Amino acid sequence: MQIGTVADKTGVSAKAIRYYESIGLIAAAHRTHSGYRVYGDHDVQTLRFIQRARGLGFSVGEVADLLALWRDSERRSAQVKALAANHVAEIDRKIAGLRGMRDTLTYLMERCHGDDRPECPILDAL
Amino acid sequence: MQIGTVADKTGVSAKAIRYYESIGLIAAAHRTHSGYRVYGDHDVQTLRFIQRARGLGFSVGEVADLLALWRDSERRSAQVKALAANHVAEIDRKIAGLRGMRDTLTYLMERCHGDDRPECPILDAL
DNA sequence: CCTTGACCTTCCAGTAGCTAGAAGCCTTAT
DNA sequence: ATAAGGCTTCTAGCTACTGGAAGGTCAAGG
Repeated sequence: MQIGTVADKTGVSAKAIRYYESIGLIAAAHRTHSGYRVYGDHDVQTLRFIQRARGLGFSVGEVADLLALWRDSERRSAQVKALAANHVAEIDRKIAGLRGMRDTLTYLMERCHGDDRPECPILDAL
Repeated sequence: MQIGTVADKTGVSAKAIRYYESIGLIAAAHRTHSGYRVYGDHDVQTLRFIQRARGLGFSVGEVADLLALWRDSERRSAQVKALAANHVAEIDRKIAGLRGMRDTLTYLMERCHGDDRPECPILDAL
């Protein structure tokens, strides 16, 4: 399989696949005599794993950790769970921050007439 | 006032102030004969405005728009409100995305024993 | 007068996670 | 033979700064 086929199958762009290879997240692919990267089903699995983990918001570094655990048959599920718990805590922090912004903004917007006049409590608050 | 004083008063770092100047978000400061930037109270107000707008999650580009409206006595409050509404919609999208991740992760975590055994539904799902 | 320390200056590099684009090679079909 | 569409590498760019290097400036103290 060439990189484009893998990209289609996994939803990971060819550019991103090369990028992941360049940073060592995935192993360097084998090459044809002309230098084209060649992939197998195993690589497709790995990239799907990466894709899903990224979709859950894990950083590339965390994905590397998850991949290592995924491959380690001696892993303790507690390790995985701890990683996930950290990530959930991080997400909660982000949500809390965004909600704070949202609340302030909606509060100010309710007080803004939103018409042709220049008076605006939103700007006043800033 | 020198840049360090302004940084202390506004909570915007000296680095960030120079950066804002370099991208044109704020006007170039006057200089002493030796090249030091000099600021007045007006600049402190502007930087506080920027700081608060950034704190509400507006991008630097949006802050530039807000600043222009702030200075425009002919503005219509509807413009400000529309800008804020767009931003709230953006925040809502982010929150929804994060909540989706959070829900999936907590669902999987509930099913993970989190002990010494390798079986892990989190990894299975990825 | 000289030094010390705390300022300030500019410029370069790096962060995360890629994407865009340029220049050029490879393969296959017509 | 050539055109289309893939692939290769490389550089640059995105956001919003921060860190650090190398060096100028200024006031106080010895």
